[in-house]
Amino acid sequence: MRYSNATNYALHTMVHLMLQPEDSAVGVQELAEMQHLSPTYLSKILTKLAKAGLIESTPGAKGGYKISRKKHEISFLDVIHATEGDTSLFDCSIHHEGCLIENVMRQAEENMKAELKSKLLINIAKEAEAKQK
Amino acid sequence: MRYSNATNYALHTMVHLMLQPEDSAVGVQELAEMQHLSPTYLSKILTKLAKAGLIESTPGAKGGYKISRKKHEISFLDVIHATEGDTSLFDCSIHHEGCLIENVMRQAEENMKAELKSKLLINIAKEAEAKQK
DNA sequence: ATATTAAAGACTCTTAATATCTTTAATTAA
DNA sequence: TTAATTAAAGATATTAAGAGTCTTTAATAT
Repeated sequence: MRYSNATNYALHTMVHLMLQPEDSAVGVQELAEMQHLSPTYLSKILTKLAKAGLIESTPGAKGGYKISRKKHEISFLDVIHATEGDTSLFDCSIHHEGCLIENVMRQAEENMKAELKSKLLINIAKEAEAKQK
Repeated sequence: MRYSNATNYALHTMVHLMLQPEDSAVGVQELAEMQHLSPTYLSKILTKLAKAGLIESTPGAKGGYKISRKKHEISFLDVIHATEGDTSLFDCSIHHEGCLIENVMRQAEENMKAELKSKLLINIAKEAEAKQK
């Protein structure tokens, strides 16, 4: 069981966009080159992020992607949710409800998600920026 | 991203084996019927559990599977590890080491695994037993 | 009107999970 | 020692999801 590559790319793209000057859009071309991906593939991922309201896209010349307004509220979980969907790590396919095993698994998952919700991307972006200098 | 069905079956099988009288082996036939699985398929899962030392198998007449000695030490994580392997939920395929994003993801995973390590199957088995009465 | 860029859809390729079947090896009981 | 029983192992088939490409369409700026 592993998070998809798409989630990895999405997280890195988000951090990159957070480090851009205010109101400057970045094209998929540039974002794709940075991560050695094909633009069409990354485009799929970016569209997911846009649909989740995490980034804004504008087509046409001088268009591209930029982070959505609420930059300081975006968590790891937000991004993961956008790329992975909101499926559970564990479903008991045997019992219809009240499975004791499922309860334990769900609780562990909840706690992990709570942690990932508390981790904001902006902090990683700042750390990355500081590291580079 | 989801844990495999095999993990679900493995957890339920383990709980079932824990509720058996001491030293009585259960054949794959019975275990498979209980979960509406084909014996050959469940057999694969059981072999993994056996290799991980969680259950013991004896071939031949009157053979079958029984829980290993250290019944009171077996955690959810032990079973998950047996069926899923010890892969990480997240690998940053871009950075070779010290990826800030990976660090956050790994920490969250560690915490979840710590929780699953603290949850013992024997307690679920006892709960299930009490529930039935 | 033209160039640019994102979105959407169809499609291919690869990989992992799921599952079955057959053969082999080990154990018990007659 | 033979027959019946049961797990292990290997080969193989099927399915589903992820990864990735290509083409067409729609929106925007100059």
